[in-house]
Amino acid sequence: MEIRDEGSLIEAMARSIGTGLPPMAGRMWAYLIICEPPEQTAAEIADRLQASRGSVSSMARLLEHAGLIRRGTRPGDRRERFSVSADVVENVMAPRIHQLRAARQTLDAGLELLADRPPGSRERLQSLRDMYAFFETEWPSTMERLRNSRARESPKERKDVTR
Amino acid sequence: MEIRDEGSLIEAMARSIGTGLPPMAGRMWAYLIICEPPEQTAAEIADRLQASRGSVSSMARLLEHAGLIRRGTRPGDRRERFSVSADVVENVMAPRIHQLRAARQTLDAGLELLADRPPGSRERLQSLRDMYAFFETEWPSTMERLRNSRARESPKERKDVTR
DNA sequence: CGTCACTTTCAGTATTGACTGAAATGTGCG
DNA sequence: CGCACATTTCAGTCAATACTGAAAGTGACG
Repeated sequence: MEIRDEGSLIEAMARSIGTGLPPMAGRMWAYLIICEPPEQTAAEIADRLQASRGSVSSMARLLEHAGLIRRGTRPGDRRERFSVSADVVENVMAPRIHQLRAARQTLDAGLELLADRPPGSRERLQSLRDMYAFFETEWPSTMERLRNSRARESPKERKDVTR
Repeated sequence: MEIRDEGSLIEAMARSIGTGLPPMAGRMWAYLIICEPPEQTAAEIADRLQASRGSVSSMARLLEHAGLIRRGTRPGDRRERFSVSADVVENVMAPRIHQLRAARQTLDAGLELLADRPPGSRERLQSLRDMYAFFETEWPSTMERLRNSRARESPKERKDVTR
């Protein structure tokens, strides 16, 4: 996985998000992280990624819905500008808790369903459930530690309290 | 996502692993967790999941390579038996560290590549990199805590030290 | 209200990837 | 060795999904 230029970087970043988003959504997100200026029009994005306008439009909807990007307009300019939402990190990680919860709930339902089965299979299922439950309860404090470490690493950000 | 019977449980569990495995691999893994006896032949699996023998064969290779299942034979029986590996939990979670590392490395390469860009884009990239780095360093101790909580919840397992 | 500049929608196409099944290959036993 | 049974491989089919582009929609401005 060679990173030779901006293009290959975008591809690699897009793959690294991993979630079930279409490739083009990943590329768009990646580009919005490294572009300058941080706000880009649909036309600029479509041009840079060699994608159709239609594709940019629907990927934008997807990413916005996932909380990964924002859209904005300027007075005297009808075009929309897209940018990664201010709290990239939070928004990339926040959804994980839902996946954990969903998995744990599925396994709870499974345990109930298999209540009268021999203990072997129930134990395997139980240990898996316990694992998800563990991460589910750990998650909030992990996120808290992440926030702290971020605050520590870039203290100058603390001045940005205008909004 | 109703869990009404074993079939729907298998589907739901299969989806909950989430990793980029083909659906049939997920189903096979799920079935091996809840089946009785825990060892199953390819024929039994194919039959239960309504899959072709060929599919079972290739999914088995995939899952084995991912460390999620084991294969074994018995004297006087040519058929192979598949089962989830003893340490299901470890094997489900272990690969995560590689993903984190790969993502962080990609972003490091990106930072190097964009060294002479305006600070805005570099900062966005940096904060993402720091996030992955955070999880990367946290991971070992999290796994350690998981192991402790497992030992606590099922102390009777501690007797199983025959191997 | 018509036009311009843009955005969204969506039917159709292309691409990807999963799955099947038949043929090839392997394995142990008499 | 050769047979019986099991497994793997892989070319071909099918299904799911991503993407395109043309048409419809939107709204600001003269």
